[in-house]
Amino acid sequence: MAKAKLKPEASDQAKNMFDVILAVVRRVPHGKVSTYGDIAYAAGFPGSARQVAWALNQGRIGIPWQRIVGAGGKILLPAERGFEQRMRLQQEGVAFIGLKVNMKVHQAALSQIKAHKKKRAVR
DNA sequence: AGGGTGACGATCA
DNA sequence: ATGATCGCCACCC
Repeated sequence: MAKAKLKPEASDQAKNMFDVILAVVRRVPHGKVSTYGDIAYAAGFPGSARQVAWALNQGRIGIPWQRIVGAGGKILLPAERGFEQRMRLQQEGVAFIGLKVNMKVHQAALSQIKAHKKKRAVR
């Protein structure tokens, strides 16, 4: 499939979604992972897990796409890509249990990836 | 305008 | 645990 290149003419709505999603993905720390559903939720689009996958496909350059796995910690990328994802994660120190990531230890907390909530100034 | 697709996810048999 | 179904939503033809 190799297709799709987000056209710049995309609707503002979608453009914003794409942008916010990638911003959240970027917040997932090294050695941690998150799920499509959690990213969607944290980005403000609960239920739109598919759009997260879509966004990752468009912008996988520059973002830690490998840190996003399916619910339960299962890698959903097909064949080779899935293999690469697993390899990259293990390289970051992420442990697997069978075919899934050990979410107990590596799942990033929602509060950590959610957009900044201006919690009182750091001061 | 209509229908199919997809790196999803929850539910049910 | 495995497989089918449905809901979700942006994209593409």
